[in-house]
Amino acid sequence: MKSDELFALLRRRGVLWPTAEIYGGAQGLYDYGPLGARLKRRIEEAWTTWFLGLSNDYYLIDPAEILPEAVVRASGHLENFTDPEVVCDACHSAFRADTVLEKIRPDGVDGLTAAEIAAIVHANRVHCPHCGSSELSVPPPFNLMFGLDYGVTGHERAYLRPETAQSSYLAFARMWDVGRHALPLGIAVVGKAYRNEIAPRQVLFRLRAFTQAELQIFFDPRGLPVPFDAVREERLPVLRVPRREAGEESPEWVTAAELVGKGNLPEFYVYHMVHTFRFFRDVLRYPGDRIRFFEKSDTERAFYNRIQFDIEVHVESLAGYKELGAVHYRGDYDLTRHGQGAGKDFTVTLTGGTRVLPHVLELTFGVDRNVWATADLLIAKDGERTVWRLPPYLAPVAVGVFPLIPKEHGSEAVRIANDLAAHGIPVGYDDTGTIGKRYARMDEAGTPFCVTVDGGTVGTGPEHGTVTLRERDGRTQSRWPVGELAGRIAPALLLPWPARA
RNA sequence: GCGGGCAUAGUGUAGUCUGGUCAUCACAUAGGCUUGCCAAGCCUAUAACCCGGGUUCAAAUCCCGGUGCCCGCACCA
Repeated sequence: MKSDELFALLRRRGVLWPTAEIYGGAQGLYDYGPLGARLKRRIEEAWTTWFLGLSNDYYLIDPAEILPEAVVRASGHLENFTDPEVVCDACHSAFRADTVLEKIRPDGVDGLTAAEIAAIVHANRVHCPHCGSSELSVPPPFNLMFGLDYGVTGHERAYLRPETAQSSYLAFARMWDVGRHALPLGIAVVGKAYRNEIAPRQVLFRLRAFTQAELQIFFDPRGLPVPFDAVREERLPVLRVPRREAGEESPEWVTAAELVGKGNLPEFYVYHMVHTFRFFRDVLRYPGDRIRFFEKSDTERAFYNRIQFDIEVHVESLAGYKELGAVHYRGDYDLTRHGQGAGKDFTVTLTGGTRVLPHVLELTFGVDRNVWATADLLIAKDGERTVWRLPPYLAPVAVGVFPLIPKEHGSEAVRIANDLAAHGIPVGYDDTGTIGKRYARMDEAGTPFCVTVDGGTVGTGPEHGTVTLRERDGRTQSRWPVGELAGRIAPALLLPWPARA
């Protein structure tokens, strides 16, 4: 489906809609409705269950969304958040200042103010690379963070966090003590981050307020031990830099062992690529052939990353591969910076007395983008029928309960619905329209099971006390005693765990 | 941010060029009849010209501003 069509469907069904819609909306902000809120929460829970399931030493924390200025100064976000730009007043093209001035200032323009850069531009009579005009100007730096007047006087500066990762770095010292004074130590955060994006676009793909799920794994720089043998034969779809430079868009399927051997990547890194891939393919149930690991080159990589593969998924609605997560080897950049910023030393002493500054492997996941991706990848048109093939454990409503004839079977159906709900199963009750219409509504909402109460259920014949259980994907129907329903449905709602060696 | 395009019920649309009927059609939604396990049929109801200003006897239609969306460029630390 095209983006517009998919968004119309999601809006109509109450999955999501623009924030402040009645005032005309607000760029880059969306609200989740009943279906969307549940789906998003289930995706977050699936992520948490899977990635915390990788180790007993990985923990979820829930830190504040506001960061004092000292934090973002140390992290580099205050100065590095945006590269200074030069814009052409004649043709309105914009360029990175360091690119335009690379011959004049080969060392770049870091640390210069807009006025200083403008002075260099004019002193050297720099012309627009696009149209040749000399009318270049340098706008004041635009920081992508939302600044806050913090405290009563408003003189203290604070910022909405631009990424959740910083919260984990801030927590490291405390978590070292709370934990067992051992590495590896994983700190996960699922929460909102905020960026004042210049051009929010593509619905959930460029938001000004968005939800990230990130796991920071702190490990001994001499090595992060992983049970690599358990994954060495797993094939991953990988698009590395040389292949990209040859103009290829499609990934190659290579084994984990080859990525380590010929590919020259660390075992711990590839091991986490495998589990990330399995999460997308086996938990979210995205088709494996839509997924690729996209290696970032030296120039594309964020400055703090030593190795960076984005995990990208091909979505039809946006006609291309979109980044839905990433695996970042950040080295000791973050603890070093916060050590300097806070005037502390985050070196830790391991058993045996060795002192190390931990390195960080970051697994990051965009929750909102994956809400969209589940819709894009898992909604299928089947003739007139629209079916959202969500895995049962992600479905906002697990089971729809219908009376075949509301007047005759309604009270029994309500009783059954209440009973299932009491077992912790999310239930939707519907007694309007024809039975086919109710099935269709549930298909569209991703509900995997429907239970229909009919004359047999309430009658005295052999079908007394049994109902029809209809499954979304195969449209198969089977007859079940009411008392066995919860036991039949509940196992399908359990979130998958990663296989541990 | 820049350039181009677009904006009509819940959804998709007709009408806009060429101003003039208290705005078309379908689906969806709600109620009724009928049917009774996969969006059937009939009847009824609800429901819209993005916001603000201007031109005009008259604006969904023309003009200006704003907001939002789409595409391209730039950006995505």
